[in-house]
Amino acid sequence: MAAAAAVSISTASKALNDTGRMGAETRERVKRIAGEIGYRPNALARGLLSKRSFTIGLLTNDTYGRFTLPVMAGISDALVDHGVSVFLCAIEDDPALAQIHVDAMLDKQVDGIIATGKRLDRRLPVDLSNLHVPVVYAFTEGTQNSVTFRSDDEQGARLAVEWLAKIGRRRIAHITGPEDFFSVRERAGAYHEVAGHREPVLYGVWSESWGHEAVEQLWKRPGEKPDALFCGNDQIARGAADALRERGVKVPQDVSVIGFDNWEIVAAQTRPPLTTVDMELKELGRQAGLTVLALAEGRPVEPGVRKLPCRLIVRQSCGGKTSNDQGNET
Amino acid sequence: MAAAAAVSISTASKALNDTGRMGAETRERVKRIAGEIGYRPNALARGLLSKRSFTIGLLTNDTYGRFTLPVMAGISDALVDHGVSVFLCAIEDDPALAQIHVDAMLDKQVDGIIATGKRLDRRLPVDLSNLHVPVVYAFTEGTQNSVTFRSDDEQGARLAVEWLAKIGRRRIAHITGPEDFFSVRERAGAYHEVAGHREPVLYGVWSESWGHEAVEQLWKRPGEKPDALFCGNDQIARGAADALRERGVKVPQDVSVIGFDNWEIVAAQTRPPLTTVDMELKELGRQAGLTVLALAEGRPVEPGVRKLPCRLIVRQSCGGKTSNDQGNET
DNA sequence: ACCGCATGAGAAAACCTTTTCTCACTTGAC
DNA sequence: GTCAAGTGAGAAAAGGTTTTCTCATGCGGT
Repeated sequence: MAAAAAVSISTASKALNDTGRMGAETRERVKRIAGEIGYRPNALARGLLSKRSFTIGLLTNDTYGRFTLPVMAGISDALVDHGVSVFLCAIEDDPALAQIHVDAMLDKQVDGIIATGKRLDRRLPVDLSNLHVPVVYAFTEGTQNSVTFRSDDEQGARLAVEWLAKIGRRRIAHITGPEDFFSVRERAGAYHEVAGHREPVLYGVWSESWGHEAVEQLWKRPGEKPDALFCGNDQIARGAADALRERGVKVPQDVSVIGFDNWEIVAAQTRPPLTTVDMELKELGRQAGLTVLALAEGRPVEPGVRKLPCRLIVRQSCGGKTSNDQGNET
Repeated sequence: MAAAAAVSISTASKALNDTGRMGAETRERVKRIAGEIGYRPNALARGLLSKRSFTIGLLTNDTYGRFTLPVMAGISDALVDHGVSVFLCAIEDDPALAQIHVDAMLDKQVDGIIATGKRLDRRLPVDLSNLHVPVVYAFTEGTQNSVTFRSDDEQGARLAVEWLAKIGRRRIAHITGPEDFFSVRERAGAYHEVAGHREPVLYGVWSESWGHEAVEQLWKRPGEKPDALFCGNDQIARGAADALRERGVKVPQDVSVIGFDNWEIVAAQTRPPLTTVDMELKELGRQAGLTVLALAEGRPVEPGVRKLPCRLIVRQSCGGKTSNDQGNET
């Protein structure tokens, strides 16, 4: 305690917090000594009094971290300046485990909770709607009157298809994931809006082998082949690009391939590296973090769903612009 | 506070903690009422007194989460039963950011810190050696007299090469990462011990394209070709498998390919799915978690480096055993 | 009938801060 | 010279819990 080192007891607090009345030289002296002995206030004691623990919880059911990590990075990035630390709780779609983690967080008096997942149209297996701390949803389905952040998949899909159109592609096919995913339907909708209904939409699963197989199907059909493939994610795009190469179809000269997600380890390792759509999950996390902080501080936040725009990452799989790898700053 | 609801003040504490003297029926009543009103003790107040926050910090410089996530899962898995929550702090090799996070964790009175990274032979950019809380290192270089957990890469490499030998391969080449990685040298050493020096070791980088290129180099050489490739990680193995397929070399009939890391998104998507070595990072995390807890509770722990054994994951890229995908339980 | 002891339960201190209240002293004004 | 106002700094309470201490009651033993 700085008090012992310096002179008084509660004066130290006032000195360090620049509150209360006191002589300038006293304040200086306390600050100096505190610095010298490396005094740091106990956040537990402080939190006990202020009802703010400067701690939030991040709840996720995305074991793999595919979506959670960028979101987490954004949250941490936004909140570290405010002295807020983040509890990461990975619940594996296990309601009991989820409840344990939520209880542990509440016991520790978190200032708020951010719920995140791997799918926009699914809920976490735990009810967060009547907690006495604010809850923000990020990349997962929220409850009535909650604040939810999500990517604008429609806009992202439009970005992709418009890019293909802009570089001169006319027969754009869409190979994507399971139709029961909301984001799949949204992306397919935007695709139809921009590209029309000339080419089919192939629904499948989120894997390279489906991308591979879909290309087989398309090229086995009689008639003109597509000159571009808009793929539902980077894994499908990679499978498709591989299948095209094996058929002797040149990417991007003969066919443009575009992905979705900008999952670096897939997109950047594909031959050629994938042009793709980035969902800006880090920015999403940043905004979710700032929002939960605002709520914790009692500032009003309008409830509702906030769609954040996606961004096109141009690499080499589409041709067009000859730049080789802009947007590689992550 | 349960006190108001029930009858007394500090008696409640004793009732709920099964300490102190009191009538059995009083104890029961307090417990029942506490349950009814959903009372949960404030961990901040409890921590203030007990000097235990039931909180630990996980510090990592592995932005991608490739290694950190399994380690984190293991830590959380081991500690959730003990009521311990984990602060995840991603520092991007930025010493200033690291210090901020460490200070924030210490302010919040963490019971201990686990440092983890992406490389066994590198330190985190922050000094944790003279903290007043216990520190455990996991998958990163520790300091003198610290407790460090790491994978036994030598044993893992031996596992791989012995498996290749066992299924009848004799000309085993080793394609791996940069020689300045300690784990690369260790794996190469074990490779030489088991396989002898008949085939060269090709050092390169951790990418698919290097695996691809290495195969080109090997197959361009005159003389007999290898009948097996032991690759330094799954990405290299995938690149190698792709290159072999493109050359018309059959995997696993003509050449066995084995990887390292068991990075599912790479290993399971390769054609054919990769037999590989799993570093058991989750188990590593579990042990690191239990160790930091033991230290926090004052139980003695022998300092030193603990090497944890790797495990062979058999898929289809080596042939041999015909099982298609055991070890797919993660 | 009295003393000692066991038993049940509340009072109080401690943990570390922050904040409000109080007090002593100085200074300026009348 | 007295009074009001202002200034510097310490005292005390509060926050929620655990732990130790104290006290009152009732019982058994002599």
